[in-house]
Amino acid sequence: MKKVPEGVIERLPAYLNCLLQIEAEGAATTSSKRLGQMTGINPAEIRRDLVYFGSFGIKGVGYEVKYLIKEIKGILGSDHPHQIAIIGAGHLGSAIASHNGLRNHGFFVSAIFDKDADKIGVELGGVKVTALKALPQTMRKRKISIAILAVPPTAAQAVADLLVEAGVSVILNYTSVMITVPDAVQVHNSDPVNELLYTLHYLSGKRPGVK
Amino acid sequence: MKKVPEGVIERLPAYLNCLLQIEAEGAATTSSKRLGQMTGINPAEIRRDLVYFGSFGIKGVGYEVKYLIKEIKGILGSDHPHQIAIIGAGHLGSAIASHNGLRNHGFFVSAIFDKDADKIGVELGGVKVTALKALPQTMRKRKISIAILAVPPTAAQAVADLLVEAGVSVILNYTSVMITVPDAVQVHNSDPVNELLYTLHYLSGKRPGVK
DNA sequence: CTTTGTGAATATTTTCACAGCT
DNA sequence: AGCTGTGAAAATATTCACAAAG
Repeated sequence: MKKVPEGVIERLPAYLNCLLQIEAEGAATTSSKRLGQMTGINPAEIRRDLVYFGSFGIKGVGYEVKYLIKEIKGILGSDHPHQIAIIGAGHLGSAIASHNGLRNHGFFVSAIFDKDADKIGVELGGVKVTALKALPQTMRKRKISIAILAVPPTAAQAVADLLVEAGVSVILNYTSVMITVPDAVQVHNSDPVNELLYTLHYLSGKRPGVK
Repeated sequence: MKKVPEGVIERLPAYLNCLLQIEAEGAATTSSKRLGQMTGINPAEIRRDLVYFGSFGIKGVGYEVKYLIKEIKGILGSDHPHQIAIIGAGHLGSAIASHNGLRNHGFFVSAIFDKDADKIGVELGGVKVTALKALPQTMRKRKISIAILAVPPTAAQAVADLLVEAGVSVILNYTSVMITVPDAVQVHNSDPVNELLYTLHYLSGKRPGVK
């Protein structure tokens, strides 16, 4: 099988979301054209993206919605549950912990950590906040490989080091600082300020890629 | 000037973050090599990215940190303040509203809207929550062109329509649903679940792009 | 000796356009 | 008629490699 471009993986969650919406609307099949309208992505590109993983469509008809949902979930790995840990029980951490969409997609908040003694023991969305120093043992014991980092900027690197020690594979970094980790650990930066900075460019001047 | 690729704009906030950290460490100059180590991006690509906007470096020396920060802020448009609105005063909305990093980068939460009568009038980070139906007039009056959408999925499209009516330019969509807006409105999807789905792929099998 | 800025080469991604299936 | 899957073309993006500058 040919190497799957990074961009394809980034687009799959978008397709999945569209399909879930189309499913909720009650349609049994859909087309790359429809998905293209919803996502703003060229239909040919959508077809090619999917073909990296198999021929899921029916010529002349389109894609069977439920089937394609199942396939994309399988490709992404969201067809089975995942335990995640949230580090930082502040505003952002608790907001994410109580996010309903997580469970719908098979993500279970299995541990929440915080340094602050006042927060330890408090329940957030049914999960007790644990002391930060217990992080490596707890995460190893529960085999958690995904961490959401939502601590203050000053603590970010130190906690990232703890996460590496805990053998984490993926860090969703919601802090504004760039953390340094070994190559084997995948970091994805999701700080809201960064996302705003990026969109700012569209305010002045014209957008690239608009027809 | 040549057309600036989309990817360049996505990387600039990362460079800015690195530079701010380097500045905090007290260094006066830095190099594309250093930035490359911090971001995982090829130094030649960093240099080329920057050259889209001007020659900011000194051959044999590198980049003057403070100067490059100023230039990148100028390119992104974060050298002057921006008013933003947050729609949805739930967990996520309030977390973002109280995010300190916003002000540091010149983003001011100028309005917070919610449908829930219990929340209207409550203060969040110094800003009073306003009724959703007042959104179009309020946003037009205050000339807010950036909106952060943090409402329940079922309300997302209706609120997006309101935002379009209010003449918004950029929507940072923190809901899980794909919203439909006119081409002139830039939507950036930032739902945590989507970001998790995307990173999932790195758990199984090997990452693309790793040397 | 270090590091930028860049022409040229390479690699990747996207889009077109159509054969083939329903 | 409508839509997928795909070869080929076009467009973009990335990386190499080195002249020029400090």
